[in-house]
Amino acid sequence: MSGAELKKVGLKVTLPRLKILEILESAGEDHHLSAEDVFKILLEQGEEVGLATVYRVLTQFEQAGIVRRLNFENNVSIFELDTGDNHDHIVCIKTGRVREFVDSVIEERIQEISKELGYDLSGHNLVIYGAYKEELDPAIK
Amino acid sequence: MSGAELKKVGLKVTLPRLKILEILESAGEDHHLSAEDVFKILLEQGEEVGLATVYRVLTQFEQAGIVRRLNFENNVSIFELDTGDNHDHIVCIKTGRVREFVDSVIEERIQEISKELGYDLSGHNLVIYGAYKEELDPAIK
DNA sequence: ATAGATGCAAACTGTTTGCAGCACC
DNA sequence: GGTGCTGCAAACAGTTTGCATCTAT
Repeated sequence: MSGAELKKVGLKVTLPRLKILEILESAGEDHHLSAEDVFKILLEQGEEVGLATVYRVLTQFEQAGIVRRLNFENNVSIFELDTGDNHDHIVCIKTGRVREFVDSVIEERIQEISKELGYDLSGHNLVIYGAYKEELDPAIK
Repeated sequence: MSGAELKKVGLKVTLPRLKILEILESAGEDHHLSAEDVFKILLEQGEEVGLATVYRVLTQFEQAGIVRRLNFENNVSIFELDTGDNHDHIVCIKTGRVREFVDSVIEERIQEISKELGYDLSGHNLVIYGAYKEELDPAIK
């Protein structure tokens, strides 16, 4: 993902946008960032970017299909790069850590259900909540 | 659901609480109400109940297991009576109308997934988005 | 040169909280 | 008579917007 990606969707290539893209990329699978999180990271990096800009840029990215916006508990929006794999999320109720997974059975069933009920499927949002049993694989923590 | 239900969970039987219960009950399957919605209905009924009380009561109901709180898009909380059937929701992206459904395949798969990934399942949240094709059953509209 | 992007502050929305008064056992 | 409940207003968090300035093209 680079400046070219931005141009392609009609957005000027500016420093805030590049920085935010970079942050989202380096966050990786396990880090799901709120706008405030992104803002704080920018500050840590010494960038002079306003919080409003972060929101504006993330919203533009969302509309451009670069980013997915997730609504978790507590009415906070979480942003992640849209990798197109249409994954879902499972979050640990103790640590708040978010993990991704893809499940074709659920994917398929959702398509069937929307069809059965007479809807033209446009998307879905699935979050599973549970306590992570660390013993199973301490490496992931 | 009556005053007895309230006492059982340690809440005093008061007019605001009874009214709010009543509103949730009469709302039925298809009406998913935000705190603001409930508040407006109270006003229409001529009740002198504060919005803060609505939030407080709904939160208490949630903790008592009487009510489920759902986080839909737009970071708005939606409240519905907890019937215990653990259903999910499909919402029409044109009208915003919410419909419930229960699907055992998905239910089962969620249990398997959380187990596979090493989580102690505590709950989940699934919302499907789609455009409702009215022709199929205009009656439901 | 100009349309678009930014930073700042102010506005807004949904929700929570502090407090004084009221209601109930 | 004390514990719990209420209404009001103020506080709060997350997000959006208006505007003057700046910048990529």
